[in-house]
Amino acid sequence: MNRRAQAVACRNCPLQKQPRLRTLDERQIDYLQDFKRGEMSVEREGMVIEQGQFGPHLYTVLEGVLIRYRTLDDGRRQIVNFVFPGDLIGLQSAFEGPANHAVEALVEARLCMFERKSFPEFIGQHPRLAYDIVWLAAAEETQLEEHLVALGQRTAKERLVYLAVWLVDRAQISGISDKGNTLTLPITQSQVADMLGLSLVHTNRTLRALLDSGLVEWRPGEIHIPDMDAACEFAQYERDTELERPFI
Amino acid sequence: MNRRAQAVACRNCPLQKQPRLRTLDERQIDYLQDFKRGEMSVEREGMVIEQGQFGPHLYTVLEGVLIRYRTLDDGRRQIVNFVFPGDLIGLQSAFEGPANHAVEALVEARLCMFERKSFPEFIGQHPRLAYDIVWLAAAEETQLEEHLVALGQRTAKERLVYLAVWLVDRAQISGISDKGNTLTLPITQSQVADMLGLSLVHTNRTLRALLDSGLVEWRPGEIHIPDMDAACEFAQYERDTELERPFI
DNA sequence: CGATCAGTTGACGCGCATCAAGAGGCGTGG
DNA sequence: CCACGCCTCTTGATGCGCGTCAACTGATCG
Repeated sequence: MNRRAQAVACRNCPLQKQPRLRTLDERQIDYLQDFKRGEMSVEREGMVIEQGQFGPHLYTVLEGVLIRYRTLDDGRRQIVNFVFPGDLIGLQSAFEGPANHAVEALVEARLCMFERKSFPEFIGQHPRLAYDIVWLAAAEETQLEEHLVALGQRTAKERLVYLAVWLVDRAQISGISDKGNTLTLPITQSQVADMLGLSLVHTNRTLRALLDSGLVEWRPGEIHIPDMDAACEFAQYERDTELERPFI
Repeated sequence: MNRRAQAVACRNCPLQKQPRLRTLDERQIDYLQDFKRGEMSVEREGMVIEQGQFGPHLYTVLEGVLIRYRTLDDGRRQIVNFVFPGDLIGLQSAFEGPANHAVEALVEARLCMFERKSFPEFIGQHPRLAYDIVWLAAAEETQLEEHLVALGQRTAKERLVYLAVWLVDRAQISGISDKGNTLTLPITQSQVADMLGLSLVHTNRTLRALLDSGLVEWRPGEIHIPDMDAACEFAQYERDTELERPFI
């Protein structure tokens, strides 16, 4: 983890170019620029937030994909969500003391840093951005809700299809996957297991079964979904291909 | 569901009296009063929000307990969260079109109504309240995160203890349970099962085992936890007995 | 070139789902 | 006022989905 001298100016923020991410106007960009405290790079497997710590920053992901997870005392681990470009990290810990989860990079990532303590002021001074933050918080909640339904109600096979579809969908929204429904990302089967509440062995077997059935081709380092509609229906997942996300 | 003529004035809001709920100052109360559009009563098993609908309101619970759940096409149901006094309902659907979940009252409930379309203006005009809303959204997210850990990593017995402890804890925060660690609330075992991703039969058996072991006494209509610390440790649940929640 | 780690596959067993049926409470209508 | 239906809780029997233990492969790396 290191800080770079040369940070991208907000007006040149790569996220502004993504079609599914809502762009900001000049005034908002100026204000954000004031609020921004620099950038941070994290290498693969690097930690952005440690469980139980009390970090002074909020982050927006500029590039890369990360996981947010919680570890129990006895070593069991639950991956709570994946974090994509445009997502805000650290909202909860901004309010309720130390974070009860960790955030770790799956691939090298670049983050935009904000100061936690100027956060109330930030919300107060720019209503539209405050509104966007509430939007992001609500969206994150909706995602967790989906995961919850998957863990509570779905079988192993359904969960894996759900996760594959969801990952590809989110990747497309944040612009890191094309329309070919392929996502290149080094997720280990162990991580998949810890996300879906399955054992590693059963995850492996089920992935093989899915590969054989042709519904989802999840090979090491790459997810491909031959027929997106079929996969969505199987997992009872509803995509919204219209929706624009705000960010920062 | 019916609207009452006589709504409580915000300055007399019963929630203001709860020690664990953060009180508002005069100016904030005045502003809230402007934003408030009335009250609503729901009888037991009455619906506040229907899945797939596009309601024009946000609500704050004044009294009563509700469940928020999502039903799949094939009838499987996942209860996503319980809703207690002081909680805000409808944030997600305020942003992302129709709600993908339903909200139903467990007991007769009273709700404070706000208009969804004046929500952006509301956020813009009162920073402190905007801040509180972000706080509430973050808190809700933290709760879902806990549920996710329970569903993904815990055994049936652990899940049930977790849920019991969590319910009693939340009930105490919102002032509807005393320090005796008893919560009187008509939750069916079927609802418990749908919350925890267990079958009804197994839920029943596990509850009986817990009753026999003395860890949690969950009888129909009432939850009692003889030794809160022991139960928390078993479920690896960390209470925060200090934290004040904001509301509205 | 041993060590470590992700992926893979087999064997076995337990936790939990499913099917089934009965008991008790409560409201409703004949 | 009792009979009936419905709902919740309960308990038994059976079996499958998935966890666990264990071993082997191939890749990467110091």
